[in-house]
Amino acid sequence: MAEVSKGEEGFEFKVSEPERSENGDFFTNAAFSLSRKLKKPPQEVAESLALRLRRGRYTLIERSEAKNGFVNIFLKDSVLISTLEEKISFPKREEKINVEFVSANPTGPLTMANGRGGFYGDVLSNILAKVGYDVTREYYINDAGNQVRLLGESIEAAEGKREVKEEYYQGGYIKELMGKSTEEAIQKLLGEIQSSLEKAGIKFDVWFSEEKNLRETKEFDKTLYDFEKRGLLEKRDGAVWFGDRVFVKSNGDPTYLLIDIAYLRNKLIERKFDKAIIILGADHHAEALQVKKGIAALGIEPGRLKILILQLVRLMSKGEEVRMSKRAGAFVTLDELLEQIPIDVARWFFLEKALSTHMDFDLDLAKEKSEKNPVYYVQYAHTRMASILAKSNLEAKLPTAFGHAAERNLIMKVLRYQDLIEEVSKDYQVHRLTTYAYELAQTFSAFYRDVKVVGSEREAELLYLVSKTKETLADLLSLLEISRPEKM
RNA sequence: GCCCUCGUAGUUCAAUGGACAGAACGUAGGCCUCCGAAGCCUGAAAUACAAGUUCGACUCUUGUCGAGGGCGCCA
Repeated sequence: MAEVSKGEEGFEFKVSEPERSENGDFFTNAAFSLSRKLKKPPQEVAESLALRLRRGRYTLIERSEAKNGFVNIFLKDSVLISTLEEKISFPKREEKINVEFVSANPTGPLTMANGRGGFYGDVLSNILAKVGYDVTREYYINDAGNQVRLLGESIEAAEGKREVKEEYYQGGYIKELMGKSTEEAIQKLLGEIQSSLEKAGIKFDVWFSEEKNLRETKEFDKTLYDFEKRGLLEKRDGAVWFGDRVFVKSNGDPTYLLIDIAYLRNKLIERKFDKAIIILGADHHAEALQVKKGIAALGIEPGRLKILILQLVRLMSKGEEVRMSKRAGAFVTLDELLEQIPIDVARWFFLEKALSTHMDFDLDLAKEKSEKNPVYYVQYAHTRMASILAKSNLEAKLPTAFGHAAERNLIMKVLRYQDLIEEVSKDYQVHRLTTYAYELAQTFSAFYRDVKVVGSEREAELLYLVSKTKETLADLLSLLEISRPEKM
């Protein structure tokens, strides 16, 4: 709802929702930008705007007022009530969106940090699908190249067939791979990754193999050809360069940069996705910049690529940082995490933080605090709603008016849901959903405290509010893929 | 040295450039003859520092300090 509008002469204003309900259902800051133009104090301009709103035939508005230069707008109760009746719907969208996330190398188990990106991408995909996009969830399997060779050698080193080097993977899981070929090892590790993801409730539509889907199909050659065609490549020292970056090494191998660009070209050109969203760890941000340059050079509209940088998770123990390293074998796996804390708690814990948060994670503390996780508060509100609905024998009926301010507040909150989903589908700030879920639960708790439903003269009408709230909360929790208990 | 993030109560996190910076945990206290106390109510407690832009700055700009990540013919 908070939309910026541009007026004729370049002045901007927006309509948004105030934090305090005493300041209206909506407010606008239009008077501030107008005041400069009109050379009058903001409050004076606001008063004339408010007056105009009062005089005009705006059938939705109950009243308007000017306060501190803001114009506050109060909607009619009847408007809120009739809006409540409308089903949530979104405009038709034709765009195909590819969301790539996790994409951890099949050289070891998934870590807890992979979980953060996993939950995030999973829910983001849910949201995009909810608002009507054609969404493909994709996992890139890095099953070729240097990492794979390293894995093979690491296994041989564990078997005593070669000397251990520092760059080798040394986690305990390597021992379990002894006797296997590199291909078998990758298959086994990939299988384990897939089962971890499944346990975590993170789903994928496409498992994109570098070996099968990029190398065997000659995507590199096609990409190189596109660059060559535009005169963007040069040969030097036996390698192929794009500016100051190498695309093909002197030994003939492609660099990761060429691989990444070829992969994106495959998504955006070969497979014709309108948009590619990639969730990357902060340790790959430099790569993101390079890839964007490459895409731009190919003439692909930059807006079709959206790279979301997820800050790394720092593992803490007893106030000290624990360095996580897959190679050294020091990390907490996603499986271990989910053995220690319930999945709803884990999901909430990761989903409530913005992408840009450098989060600290203390497993011991997490176990201890798991019982106090806000997710239970939200679920508890859901069970209360369920309990009220179960207790009443009446049929819910659309209200005709409100009996208590708490009813109105609850409706305002419920009505906010659709806009929120729409906004998040554009700004990708998935954590706003958990914030909203908590607020909705809080608003309901206030309603629960102030308004007795069962046995009330208006029981049927109040039931309508409760059931609508429950529907909304359940819809939200299903997007987050957090369970919606009827009883706890 | 250069680049990208981030510094908000004791702790972990919120806050489309808007009105009095919100929660949770912890902490001081209060509330169950009444739809579920996994709840409700009342306290104490924060924008790293310094300038600037703006009617208005946690938010934008610059600088300082601090934290994380990155600057390969590794991925």
